[in-house]
Amino acid sequence: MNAGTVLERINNGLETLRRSERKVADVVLADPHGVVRMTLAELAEAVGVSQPTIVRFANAIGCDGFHDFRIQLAQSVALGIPATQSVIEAQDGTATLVSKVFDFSITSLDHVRRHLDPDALDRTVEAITAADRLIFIGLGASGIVAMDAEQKFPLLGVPCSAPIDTHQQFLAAATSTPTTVLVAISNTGRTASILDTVRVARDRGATVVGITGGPSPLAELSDIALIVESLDNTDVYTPTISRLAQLVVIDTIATMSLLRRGEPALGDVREMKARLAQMRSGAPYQGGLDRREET
Amino acid sequence: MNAGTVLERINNGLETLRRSERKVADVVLADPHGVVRMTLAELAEAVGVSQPTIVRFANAIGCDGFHDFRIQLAQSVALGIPATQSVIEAQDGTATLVSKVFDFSITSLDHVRRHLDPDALDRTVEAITAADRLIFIGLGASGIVAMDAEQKFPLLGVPCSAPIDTHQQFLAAATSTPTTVLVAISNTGRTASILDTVRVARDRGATVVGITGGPSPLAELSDIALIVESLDNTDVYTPTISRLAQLVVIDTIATMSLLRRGEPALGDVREMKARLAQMRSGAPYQGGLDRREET
DNA sequence: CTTCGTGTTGTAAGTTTGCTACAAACGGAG
DNA sequence: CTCCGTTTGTAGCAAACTTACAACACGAAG
Repeated sequence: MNAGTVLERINNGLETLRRSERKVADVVLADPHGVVRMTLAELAEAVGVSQPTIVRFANAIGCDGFHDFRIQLAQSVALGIPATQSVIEAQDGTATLVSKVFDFSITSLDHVRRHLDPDALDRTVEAITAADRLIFIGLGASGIVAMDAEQKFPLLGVPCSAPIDTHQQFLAAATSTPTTVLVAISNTGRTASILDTVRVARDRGATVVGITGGPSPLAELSDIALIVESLDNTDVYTPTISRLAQLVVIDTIATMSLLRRGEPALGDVREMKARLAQMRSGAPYQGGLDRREET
Repeated sequence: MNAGTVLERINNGLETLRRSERKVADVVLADPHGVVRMTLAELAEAVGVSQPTIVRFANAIGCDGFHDFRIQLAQSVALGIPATQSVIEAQDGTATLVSKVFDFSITSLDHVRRHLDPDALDRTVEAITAADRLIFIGLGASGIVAMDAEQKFPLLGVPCSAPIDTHQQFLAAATSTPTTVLVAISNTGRTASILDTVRVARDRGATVVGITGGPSPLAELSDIALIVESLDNTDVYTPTISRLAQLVVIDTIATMSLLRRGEPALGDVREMKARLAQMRSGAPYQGGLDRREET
């Protein structure tokens, strides 16, 4: 009950509310932005109930009085209305649509931020720090994430690949060793070819990190399971938001690994950044340093 | 002055504040999370000034009284502490580090959400709707974004490519026509080879959409400039956050374009999603439908 | 060095807001 | 139909926020 943002909690607890409290919930859900600016008396007036009912409502959904409720609601609203409560409609104007798509992304990241397991992260970083070879695999949107990782992790000074097609992925896994870390990315965690590849890597003794959206075969098969739970996007129009959170998780792992390596690695990064800036505008076909970093 | 979140505004306005008000600002910046839970009297006590000074401070930074200040601060804090005000340190624990990296990402997205030009988006969608060929180009991190777009836009039923290396990009631009839309992605907007490629496309009469981090040569050269301004990440440790916002902008454009196409295209999407789900766990090597969507 | 004036800060009173104890109304069970 | 538990509203109170005003500090000019 006390998990998630207020808006989520209101939704979850709808059934447990009394009749008048439910009327309050309806008004709040209908226009959260507006309610933030209301005073207790105004909200009572708008809903058509007495002031204490509002207070009781606030307590019922896990807030400590109206004050606390208002602040928590403001925070919810700042993140945006989550995808679970707002649907993209054909008649939405540009501004509305921008809000909705960004809101989905931001609330999704917020959700992951709250639910990510720090311990699993620690173990992942430890494994990566000990590794002498990194392989990232994924298909479709998750393949994009794997490629992103391939741009980041070479900075650690460890050979790093992100084979694109299923055969290449299988091949890489089949040549892995006990000092290899294979990071498998799959939101569903049920993609057959990914699971096959992971099994091979495990047979070879490699350490498998599974980045997935929830409990799944991939999570079971992995030595370390990183659950990156994005909110349901059942809607057809809703774009793929799972990769965003996955990307940020990759960012986090990369940053932690870099910090773990300490000063020498950081020096490399600084030098790389400087050289890249130079090359970018200067001589584009020079070879040598390529890839990586914002362009 | 009245732009951005409270925390940004406090930072910007530091110089214009009176001495005691500045003491307030220091306390707020030092522990925004804590201040959110404080009452006016408590904050006055903590800072060591009188209550009216707090109120004046709130007004000075563009809030309407202490009430409003507290709500706005709560919203700022909900999004996280922006990268401009918090630095990743070597001694950060895992939990802190996760917060920081996610905060950077979320505040960056929030910033873009506020500053994105809806009009430019509209024109982009219009151009894409009219196009019979789409080309996405980018290098490094922006190349990842281009590839992501390549996974999304085929749903519109328009031939779509995202050449990876500079030669292929140049070639694609050189064969473009007036009905081609070239989307060039570059955070700096100064990468030489991208600019060359864009010039060729323009010579050929193609419509050029430039996605870039601010005023830049690319923005100048583009028919439509989409400014996706990510907050400065001067820090070495700070991971690349520009691509996140770029990805969400691509999402937005894709969603808008799909809506614009209307029901037939949406039907295709639904069917595609269904078939993909089937294929994923079933027969991985079947060919036909491939790529795209969360895996 | 003094005096005056502007600008800054604190004191105190006033007003609004949110909280809580209690009473009335409602609804179901016996 | 009556009783009892639950739900809702009324009224008074305490706390919080705001504002008017007075005192103070600081700098400039004489």
